[in-house]
Amino acid sequence: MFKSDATDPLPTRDRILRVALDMFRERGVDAVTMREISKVAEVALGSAYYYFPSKEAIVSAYYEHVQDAHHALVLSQALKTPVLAERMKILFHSKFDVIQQDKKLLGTIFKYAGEPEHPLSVLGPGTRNLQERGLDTIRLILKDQKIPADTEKLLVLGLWALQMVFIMHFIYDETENQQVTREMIDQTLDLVAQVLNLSTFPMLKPMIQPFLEQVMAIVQKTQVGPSVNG
Amino acid sequence: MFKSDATDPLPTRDRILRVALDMFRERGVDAVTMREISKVAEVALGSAYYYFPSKEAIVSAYYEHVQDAHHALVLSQALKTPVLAERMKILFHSKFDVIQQDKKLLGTIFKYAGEPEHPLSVLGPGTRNLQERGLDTIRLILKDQKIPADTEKLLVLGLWALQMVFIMHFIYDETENQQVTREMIDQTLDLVAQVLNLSTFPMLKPMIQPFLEQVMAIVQKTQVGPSVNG
DNA sequence: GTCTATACGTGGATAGAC
DNA sequence: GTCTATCCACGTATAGAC
Repeated sequence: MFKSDATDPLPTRDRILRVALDMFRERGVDAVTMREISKVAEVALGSAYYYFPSKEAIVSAYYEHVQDAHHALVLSQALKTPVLAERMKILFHSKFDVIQQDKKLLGTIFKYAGEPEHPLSVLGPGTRNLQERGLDTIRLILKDQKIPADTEKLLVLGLWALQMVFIMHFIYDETENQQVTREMIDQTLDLVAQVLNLSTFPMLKPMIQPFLEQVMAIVQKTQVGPSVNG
Repeated sequence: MFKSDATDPLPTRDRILRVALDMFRERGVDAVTMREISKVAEVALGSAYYYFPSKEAIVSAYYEHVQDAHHALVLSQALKTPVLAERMKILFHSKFDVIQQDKKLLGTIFKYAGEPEHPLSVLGPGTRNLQERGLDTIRLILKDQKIPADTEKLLVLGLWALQMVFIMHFIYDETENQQVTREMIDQTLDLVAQVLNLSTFPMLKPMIQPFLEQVMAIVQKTQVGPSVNG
């Protein structure tokens, strides 16, 4: 006799996760207690802790979900166009499609950002893996773009940082569907593409190159987030 | 008979504040309990709550202190040189002089950054006043610099944001005296000054102006932090 | 392995006596 | 203004049923 059939409810772990994320989305992580989660999921408090050793573990599972979903979306959509600006927009917009409903939840992403040693710090070593996978997702859109290696490194890190900034902006954006954030993203990425294009003109290169090198020199010193020499 | 004389210990409120900040600096805000604070300050728990309605209120007092101390430092030092790059460096370095010992404490600045409605959110309306005073401090160094009004607005906001970014970096910087952060600041500000100088060359202006305008258009939409039309 | 029931410790906050 | 006593919510641990 099989344990699952069509009428089977979600397995316990999934049910807890789903309920928890729903509540997190609704009211934010802090406002939700493990007691409530277990009550709504119709399990005992101990069961919740059996599957997730802590509330943070649930948040961690959410991080993973976002990264996986984002990567899949970019993989399936970004290569449809060869235009870099368009690809960058797809990269960003698909990210925000994934997190569209999660304003409240995203607040906690920054909660530990100021504590380097915390395992959930977005900029710390504890999430290094997630950071690297985020960079990989960005690199997906740069395939066949023939960008000089140096510039590409800078671009990847720059886009990563930009994503972070816009996530923050997204949280504060009270316009319908975070429309303003979406517009700012498009304009910013167009600008980035312009500068990038300029730097490929042989005539202008000698003017722009020194600046790029200075920025490179600065960025290379970074003590935070994913490193340039990933 | 006077209540105070030379041998008088600190008044209760000041004692609590000083003790609390010391402990915050040492171990971070979260790790310190009101019970410990009151014990070390040699007052009852209830007394501590008499002066500070919550632990956050103490953190808030710290914010104020940093802003006041920074403003005073800039006021006394920045106008010694007419060179913008130097003034900007003074602006930033004096800020970091103020918070030099406070890595652990500063983590909490970002703790609420992802919760717009929280009164202690650095980017939220709850600290609007502090934000504006921060901008005022920045404007101090721009006196007599003859920067076009538009550019100046952008510069002020840009420096404000840059400060935030470097504070974050400072927290993650494990080098001696956060030396790397200090170096990055100098290089970045030199770069800013270069770009600013370029844009004053009449010959180059037509090239740079369009970019500035685009950036301006983007920044004006901001839903977070102090507004452009302050 | 899965889950329930219960207990513990901590810490923020408050009421009210003096 | 200062204290004592107390409340209460919550994360977490655990003993043991099935």
